Amino acid sequence: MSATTIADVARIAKVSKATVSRVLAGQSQYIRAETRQRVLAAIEELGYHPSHAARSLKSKRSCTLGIVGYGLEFYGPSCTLSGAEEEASELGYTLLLHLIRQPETNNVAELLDEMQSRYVDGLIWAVPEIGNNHAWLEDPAFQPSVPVVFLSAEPRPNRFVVAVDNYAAGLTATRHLIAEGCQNIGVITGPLDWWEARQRKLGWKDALESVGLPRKEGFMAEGNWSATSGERGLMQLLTKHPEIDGVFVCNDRMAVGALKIAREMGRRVPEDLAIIGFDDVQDAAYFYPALSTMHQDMIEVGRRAVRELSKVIEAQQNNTPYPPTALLLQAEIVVRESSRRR
Amino acid sequence: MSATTIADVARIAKVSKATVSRVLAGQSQYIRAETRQRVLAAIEELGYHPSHAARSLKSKRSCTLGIVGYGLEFYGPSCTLSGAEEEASELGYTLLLHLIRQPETNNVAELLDEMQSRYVDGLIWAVPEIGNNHAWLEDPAFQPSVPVVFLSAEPRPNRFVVAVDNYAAGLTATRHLIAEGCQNIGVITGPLDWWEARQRKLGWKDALESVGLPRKEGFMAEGNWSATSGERGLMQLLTKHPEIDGVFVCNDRMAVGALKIAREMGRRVPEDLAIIGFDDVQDAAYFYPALSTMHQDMIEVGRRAVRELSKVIEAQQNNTPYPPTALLLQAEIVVRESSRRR
DNA sequence: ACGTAAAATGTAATCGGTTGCAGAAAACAG
DNA sequence: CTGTTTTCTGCAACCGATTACATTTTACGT
Repeated sequence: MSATTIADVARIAKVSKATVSRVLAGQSQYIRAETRQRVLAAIEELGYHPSHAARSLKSKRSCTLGIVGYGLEFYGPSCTLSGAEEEASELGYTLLLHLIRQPETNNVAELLDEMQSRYVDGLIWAVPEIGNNHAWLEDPAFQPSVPVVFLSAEPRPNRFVVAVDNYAAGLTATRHLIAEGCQNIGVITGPLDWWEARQRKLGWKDALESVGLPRKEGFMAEGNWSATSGERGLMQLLTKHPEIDGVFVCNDRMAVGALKIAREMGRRVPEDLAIIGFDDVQDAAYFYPALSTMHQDMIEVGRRAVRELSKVIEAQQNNTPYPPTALLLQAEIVVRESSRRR
Repeated sequence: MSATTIADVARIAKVSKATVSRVLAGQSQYIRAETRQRVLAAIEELGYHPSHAARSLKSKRSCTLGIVGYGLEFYGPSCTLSGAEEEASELGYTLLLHLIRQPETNNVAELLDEMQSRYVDGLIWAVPEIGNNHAWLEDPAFQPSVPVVFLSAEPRPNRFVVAVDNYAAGLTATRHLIAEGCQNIGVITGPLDWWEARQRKLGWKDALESVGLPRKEGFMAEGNWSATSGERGLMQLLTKHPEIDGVFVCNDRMAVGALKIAREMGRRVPEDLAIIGFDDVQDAAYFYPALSTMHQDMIEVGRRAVRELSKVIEAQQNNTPYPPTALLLQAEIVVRESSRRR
C-alpha cells in the first residue's frame, strides 16, 4: 500500500510538506538545487507516489478524461478508442471509460453526474448521433461543467466536433463508380436515423445528380450495418432493377454480405457489378473479390479528439477564448478488385 | 460546477455533515425516517453529487478498476473490454483504461504506480503473455498492492486467471478435421512466444498423436496473426507438402489469408483442403467459403474477469480468504463451409 | 559591515468528504 | 417520575495533497 505520504518525504528530507509539494510541481524554480536533490532522494528512497485523490480534491483537476462510447465490438469505434487512449497517454491524461449499449436513447443525466463527481477534466462523446439522442444538448439542466468533444456528430455552432467527412467520402466513392463506367448506381445505406448514414447517402445522391445519371425509385436500400442487411439490400436492388451495375455499400460489413449475394445471384464482381464499401476493415483486401472501400482513419479521429479536448481544457484554465469548431477528416479511397473495371 | 458540498446539504436540511454522510452511506439504519427525508430533499433540491476524490481520499476506495490492455484494433480484445465494462458498470465500478503498445516488454513500474496513485480497487491485466513479459510478477518490488486478475495468461499458483481453454479448443478443431476425413493435417500457428499460440498448437499435436496421424516436419508454419502471414503460411505448407488436405489456422485473420492463397493455388476448399480458423470474427460466415472456426466468447471473458476481481476485492475487505484460481472457458466449434466435406 | 531586495522555505488553512466518540433524545422498565 | 438502554445526531479530527501568506535565508550594492 502506498502508505508513504508527502509528510514522510518531508520528514526524511528535513523540509516542510510545502517544499516537497513544490519540488513535485516542478515548474516553481524557487527551490535550491541542493534541497531539490534531498527531496528527490527521499522520494526515491521511500518509493513515494502522490495520491491522486488528494491532489484532485484540492486542485479540481484530475488529469482524467471521460470517454463515453458505443459499439466497441466494431472496428471503427475500437480504433477510435485506441487512438484516443494513445494521445491521452502522451498528454498525461488517463481515460475513464463508459460504454453505452442503447445509443438511441439519451438518458445521460446520471452519466454526466458520475463523470462530474469524478472530476474528469473533459469529456469525449463517442456515441453516434442517432435520431435525437443528442437532444440533451438543448436542455440547460444537462449542461456539463466540463468541455465536451463530440465524435462523428453533426457539426453545429457551439459544439466541438471531430468527424470524418462522410458526405465528401460518399461523393468520392460514387464518382469512382461513375469513372469506372457504371451507368446505374445503387446504394445500400446505413440506418437513416444515423447522421453518418444520411451524409454518405447524400454524397451518393449529389454525385449522381451532378453528372445527370439516373436515380430511380428503388436504387436505394436501407440496411442496418450488418452483413445480413447487406445481403438483403443487394437482393432488393437487383430484383427491382437488374440493370444496376454498381453499388455504393455504406460499410464493409454490409459489403461483404453484398459480395456473397452477388456470387449467389450469378453476378460477376466487378465485371457485371462494381461494389465499393466503406471503412476499410482489416480484412477488406482478403474478401472475395478484394473489396474497394473508403478508408477512414478512426485512430486519427480519436487522437484529434483528445488533442482538441486538451486544448479546450488548457484554454479554459488560462481563460483564453477557444471557439468551438468542427474538424472534418477526409476519407481516402482504396481501389481493390471489387470495383476495378478497366 | 458541482459547487454544492455536503456542507450545503447539511445547512439546508438543518443537520450536521455527519448525518448527511450517513444518509448517503445508506446502510446505516441509525437515521430517523423523517431526518432522512429532509436530507434527501435537500440533496434533490441542490442537485448535489458527492465528490469522488474526497471520498476515495478518506476511504481508500475508489470504485474504479484499472484495466491494462493491448491490441484494441483487434476483435477479441475489443470484445473483452466491452464485456469488462458492462460487468463493471453493473457492479458499480468504472474502468480506468490503459493500453500498451509493446506487449513484449514488461516495463510496468510506472504503470502500476500510476494505477496505484489513483487508488484503483483492483487491476485487470489484459495483455497477452508473450515471452517473459510477465516476469515482473516474480519481482517483489512490483507486487501491486491491489488484487490483479490476468486474462489469457498461463494459470499458475497464486494467480487469478480468466482465459479460454486454448488447448482444448485446439484439440476440438483438429479432431473435427480428422472426423471430416482429412489425412494430412497441418497447422498455421500464431507467434510461438505467445502462450495462447503454444496452447493451440499443442492441441493440434495431441489430437494427431492420439489417433496416430502423421505429423511430419513441415506440417507446421508459424504466423504472426496477420492475414499476410496466413497466406505465407499456407504457401509454405502446400509447397513442402502438397498432400496436406486439412489445416488448422490458429486465428481467423490468418485463415482469411489462407483461403485466398488456396483459391490462387487452385485448391478447392473444402473439397481438396479443409480449413478451420479460430476466433469467429464477425464476418467469418461471409468469407468465401464461409469459414469454420472456434468461437470464443471474449465478452464473457471480460465479464468473468471483472466478476472475479470484485469478489477478490470484497473478500479482501472482509478479510475472508479467497484463493486464486484459474477460470477456463471452453470455446465452441462452429462448422461452416470451409471444413464440411460430407 | 549593513541595508534591502530577491530567493528559499515554513506555517497553516483548505479541498469535501468519513468516522470515532460523545452527547442528546427517545424508549422503556420499575 | 427517575434511571437505564437504545436510537439518533453532532463535534471534530483526519485523509494527503496545494497554496496564500509569513518568515527566514541568501545575494548584492555601497
